Amino acid sequence: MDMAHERDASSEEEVMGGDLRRGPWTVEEDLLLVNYIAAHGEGRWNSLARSAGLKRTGKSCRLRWLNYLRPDLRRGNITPQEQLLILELHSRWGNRWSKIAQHLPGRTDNEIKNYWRTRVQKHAKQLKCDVNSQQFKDVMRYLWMPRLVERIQAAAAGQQQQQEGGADTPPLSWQHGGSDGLYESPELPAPDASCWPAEYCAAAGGAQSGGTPAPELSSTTAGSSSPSTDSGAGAQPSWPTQADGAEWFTTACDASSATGGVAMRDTELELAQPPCQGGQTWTTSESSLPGLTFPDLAVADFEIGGFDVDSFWTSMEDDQLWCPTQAAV
DNA sequence: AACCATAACAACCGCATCAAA
DNA sequence: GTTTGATGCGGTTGTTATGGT
Repeated sequence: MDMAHERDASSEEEVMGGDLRRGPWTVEEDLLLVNYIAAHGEGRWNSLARSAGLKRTGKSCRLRWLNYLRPDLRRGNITPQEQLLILELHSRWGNRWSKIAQHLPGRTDNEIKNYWRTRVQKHAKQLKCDVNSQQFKDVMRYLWMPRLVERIQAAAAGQQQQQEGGADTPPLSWQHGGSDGLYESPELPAPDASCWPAEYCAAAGGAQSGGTPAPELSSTTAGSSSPSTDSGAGAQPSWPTQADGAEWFTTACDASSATGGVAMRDTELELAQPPCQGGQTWTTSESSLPGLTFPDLAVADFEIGGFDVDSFWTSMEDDQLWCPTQAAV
């Protein structure tokens, strides 16, 4: 144990009065924390932990709240839309999980980080390349992301057909695996009606679908959110018009701005263009690709570093990476 | 049924930053 | 200007669930 940690541990134990609990949280602890925050709000986590009667460090309480107990958390599978956004934002910002999480309402940096490590890095491993290598980035940009857009379009088309047929259920690929949240708030929008970053909605035409504007993104991962001022409840901006396929999904998608996994300081991040400011539009129709950032090429003809593209797709399908809930049916 | 491997998720650790004293 | 405590972030580890043999 290094000196810094010794100092951390001793100071926190002093604060907490000694016997600190570690490990999994119990339902009783969760309730204590939730009830205390509901009554007094967040912040001053060490004193909060003490006042709430929790034998936990302030850090632990904060993490538990942010990653698990917050009522505005969005639970369930990462949707294809979210996957696409994660890939794009990671290519831009690298492992800046909290920054990326700001653009995925209801998702935590921890969740995105876990997704990246368990799913994305797994495929890099299968391709026998480093996840930060140019090769893998090319695979993501030129194979994976366009295919994701295709999947989204296909799901959108399927949904449109369903709607025309009188069905009102979302496409399978957009359904979530259900909430297992302990304290799911009933007034929160259902996952499928969850908001999308404002810039994406705006780029798609703003008021389309009659959805209310997306809530303003918080300036920090979640630390600024509070139960009483939760921007998620009430506001239910709908997904962009599905009939337009993935055209709503815009991105500058400028490879030159990608940081290649190199961490940037916040000042640099501020200078980096947000995803849609380039005003470009993704479509993946192979015949019409105006303003496209992906090269107009057929996947079958594409070779990156000698990868076996067929096996790549096979591994993707096997992994149910695209549409987990659909594949699970 | 038992064991093992893997995936997914939760939690912790160490460090950096910032603000208040 | 320095110290100290609180907070946030990214990396890592631990635990549990699930599926295959």
